[in-house]
Amino acid sequence: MATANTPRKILVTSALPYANGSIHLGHLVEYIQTDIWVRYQKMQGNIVHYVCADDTHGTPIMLRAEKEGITPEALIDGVHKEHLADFSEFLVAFDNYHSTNAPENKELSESIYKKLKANGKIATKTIEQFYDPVKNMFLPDRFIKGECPKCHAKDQYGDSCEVCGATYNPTELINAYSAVSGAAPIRKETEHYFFKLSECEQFLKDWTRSGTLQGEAANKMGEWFENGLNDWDISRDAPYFGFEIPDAPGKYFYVWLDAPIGYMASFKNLCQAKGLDFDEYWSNDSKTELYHFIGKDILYFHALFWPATLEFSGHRKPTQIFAHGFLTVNGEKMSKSRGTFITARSYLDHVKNPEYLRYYYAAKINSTMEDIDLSLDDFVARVNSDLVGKYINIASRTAGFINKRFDGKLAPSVNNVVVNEIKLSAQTIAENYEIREYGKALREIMRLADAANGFVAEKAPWVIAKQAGQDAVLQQVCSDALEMFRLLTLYLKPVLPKLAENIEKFLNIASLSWNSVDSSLVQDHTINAYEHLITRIDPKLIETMTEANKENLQATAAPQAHSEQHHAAHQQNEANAEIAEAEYISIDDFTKVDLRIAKIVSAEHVEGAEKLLKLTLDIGEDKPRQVFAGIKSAYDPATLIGRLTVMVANLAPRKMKFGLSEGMVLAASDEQGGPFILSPDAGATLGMRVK
RNA sequence: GGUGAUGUAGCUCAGCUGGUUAGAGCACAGGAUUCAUAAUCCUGGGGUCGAGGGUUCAAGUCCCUCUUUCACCA
Repeated sequence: MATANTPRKILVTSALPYANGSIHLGHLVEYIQTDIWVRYQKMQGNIVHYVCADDTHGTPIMLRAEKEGITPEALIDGVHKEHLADFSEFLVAFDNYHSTNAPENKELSESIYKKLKANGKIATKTIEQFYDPVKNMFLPDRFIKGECPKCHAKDQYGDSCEVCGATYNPTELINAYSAVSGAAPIRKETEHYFFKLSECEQFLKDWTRSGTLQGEAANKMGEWFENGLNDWDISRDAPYFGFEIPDAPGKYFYVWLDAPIGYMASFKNLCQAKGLDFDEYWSNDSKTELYHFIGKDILYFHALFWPATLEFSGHRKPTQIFAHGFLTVNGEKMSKSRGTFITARSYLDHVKNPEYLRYYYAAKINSTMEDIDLSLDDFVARVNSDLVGKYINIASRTAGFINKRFDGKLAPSVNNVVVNEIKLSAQTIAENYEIREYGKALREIMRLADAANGFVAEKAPWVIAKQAGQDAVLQQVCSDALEMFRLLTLYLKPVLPKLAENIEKFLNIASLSWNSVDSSLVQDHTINAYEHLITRIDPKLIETMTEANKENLQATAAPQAHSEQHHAAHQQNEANAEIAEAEYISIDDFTKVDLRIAKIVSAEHVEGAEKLLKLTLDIGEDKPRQVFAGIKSAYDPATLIGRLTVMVANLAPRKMKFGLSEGMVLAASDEQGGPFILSPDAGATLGMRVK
């Protein structure tokens, strides 16, 4: 723990989001995780700079701008504004949010490259690559498509097959074509620049095993050393949106070279604004601390290329890399068809309060690379129960007495067993924040909130309030409870900064920092009137949000070209899942549908309905089902009675204008004609399962 | 295909170096209470710890095989 007299100097980064898409709930895991840590460190009195930037270079940005008929600069400008607005509304408090397409980054990238070159770490090599003869550009693997050489699935990407999972070289694809122009790519030689990573092996072996990585991350890195490190291709040919390599016309830095340098550039930009000393944080002998929060998908960029780049260009290396897992929603990958691919903006539009999500994520976040699950039902239950029912309730149930009976004035001093217990946990909670075990910290805080509520229940101030001459006791009990509430607010402040601010106003106290644990609500202190500080989440909001995020897959049949770079990996992988999902369902998905042979017991017209017939269907249950079917145009009710057909028996009953519909009858139709209802072959009897 | 992770009550998760009847919150059931945003307090039911082998006096915890889910493969 930091001691009060020597504040630590810490530079913190989150991974740079790619300027090719919107921020979604998956991204936010990382920014919220980092922001909590930064806020905690600042509360401890440490000097912390939290910087980030948009990652703006590469082929996907170039092509998208072209498609939209604007310059890449205009594209990334718009995205920058959007990203920054999303982050600020989620209370992610960057000290600087910059761009990789900035003068500081150009200058730093060039100078680092020159130092690497001077240190003999740059080589050139002629390689053969696929080239789009129509578009006149070299194609990254992800922009070449064709038939999988193993399973012969069509339209697979140049590096791996989404259907059978095989990985291969783009040269192995059958009938390859360019995803950009559709033309058959030709092979063409080109000179590329390489960073001689192979010469950095010993340095990296030591570095990755020196406590800079989580255990499982270090294990993962181990596999790279088993086969020996290859040199890293750091150049791309024009046309490319990025920085041109000095003395190499037509050659550009690969986006992954200048992206992490973007951390430095953003900080340099901050230094200029605030008069900070850049070298104090980045020189080889820096005494400051540097931490990168990243997703597990981009571990090797940060644990291999990046430290090697820093080492051989004469800079300090990261103190530690903190990799986290991915987000699943309701236990599965985020999905557009299920409406769980939720953007930051959509959450803000529907649920509004960002602190609910911050709290829920914090309750799940730990120091490992395990994935975390956003279970939407659990989200509602947990936030309502923990934040409203337990925590806020402490103030809500005691402040009234203080305001009404004592004009807001608290007891002269505060001291009891539970307050002391809560104070004693400060160290444990701080340690858990420090090591990014937020879930553990919050569990402890909620345990203390339970203790506070137990204290109030035991003292029963509502009973004391009715006893004559017990005013001082009543005042004491409620003051004690509010002191507990103050301490819990302090502990929760890194997670819930806005709520904490409102509570500071309510309690009429100065901004809480970690050493506020040692003080307490003092003599003759007067609080303000209590107003509701937070409202419960209405589960309907969640439903509306997922409905609003559901996308019709047919409407988006043409998937976007995949990114060659991995900042956008979250989106990439979700998009992949989407493709597979559109083409196949699992047998489990199918068996969820309970199809039954049904006998049409009666059929009649529905007064006032243009398309509907009211059917009564017998599937062998006690009572026949009432179903409204849109088949009036094709069938005379009289001819239907007595027929067997197929119905979906476990469709959720739906209230319609004309009554309750308890199932669905299957029928075929298209523009040519229909609907045509189905009939089973002779032998099928009512109630039989169709499978 | 290879590699690293992962699978514990209905749900979300704790379980450190193997050691008494496997824990918490939510949900559920019963009781108490009414200060509080139907919040709170007490009590209770509920798990063959992914599957199968093995090591050990003793395994959720170690080893092997299989399997689920996630990620990475320059």
